Amino acid sequence: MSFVEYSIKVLRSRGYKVTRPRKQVLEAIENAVVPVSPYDIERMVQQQGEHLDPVTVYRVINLLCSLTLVHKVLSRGGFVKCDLLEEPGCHRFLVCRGCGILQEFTDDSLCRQESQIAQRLGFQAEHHLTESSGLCQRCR
Amino acid sequence: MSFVEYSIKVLRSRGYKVTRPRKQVLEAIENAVVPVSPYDIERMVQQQGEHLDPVTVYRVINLLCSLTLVHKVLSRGGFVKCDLLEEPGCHRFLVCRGCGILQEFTDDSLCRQESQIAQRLGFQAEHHLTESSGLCQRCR
DNA sequence: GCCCGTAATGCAATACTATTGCATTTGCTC
DNA sequence: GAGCAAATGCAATAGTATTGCATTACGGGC
Repeated sequence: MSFVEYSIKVLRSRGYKVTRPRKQVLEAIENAVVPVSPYDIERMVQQQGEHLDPVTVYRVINLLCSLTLVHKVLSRGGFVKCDLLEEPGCHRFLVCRGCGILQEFTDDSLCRQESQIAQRLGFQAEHHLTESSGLCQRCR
Repeated sequence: MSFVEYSIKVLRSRGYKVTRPRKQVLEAIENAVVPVSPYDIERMVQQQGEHLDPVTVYRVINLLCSLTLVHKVLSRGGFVKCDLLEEPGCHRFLVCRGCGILQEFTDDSLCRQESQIAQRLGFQAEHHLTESSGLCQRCR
């Protein structure tokens, strides 16, 4: 099942409507290979000859992020589709500083280790955000 | 040695001038307990009856970040002073979702483990960014 | 302590990112 | 197909960030 199909299934199952703008945003993000901004998405949709309000893009993206169908890449300031749709745990990124390409992964032992460190420092960790930067195979 | 004193020493030793705006920014950041934006810093300085251009704040902060005297907390969108000034390695954060307070730490084994995972996925990792969120002792 | 050159700042303009309120439209249920 | 709530479009606005250029001021050398 494609990213768009899976996302639509999730939207329906949670009682959210499947609207034209939501499908437009999902398709744009599915086609993106590097993180894109809401305004990038607006442009992508316009280039298909269609119309879409950036405010709506923001609202759709917020929804998709809250459902973890889409992630914000903080170190890049853009949004990408989730590549680990049904995998539990914290989703983390490797980011290539050359081409900007991403690799998503999870790792339980990393989570455990980080939570332990947090505990030693008086924190109760709930979520671990990681964005490691470096070079991908191609850029090396 | 205080954060401001240490930072001034680093600036001088790298050939950067120690100017009034730079000292103003350093003092504002030293006093902040949660991440602050460049415009927050401008306001803090103004409340001392002094003047400071936000563009200058951006430039000073960029410099301080490049010297790792200051860090940007991506999940909060603000800047904090580095609490581990002379410690090598990747500086990571625990962020309390209640009060916004931070705890900075480093951990070599975390770095090794993450670099190993990256390698398995074809990446050569150079830097690891982590911001774990949860609750601090007080907020629990 | 003063002069000088260069680095740094102030100012103006501008672009990008993000949020809110309200009127209107549109999915979806019955 | 009608009706209702959810979602969208539009307008306004706030916050974040960058660039170019004229002017200022730091600190090295005398």
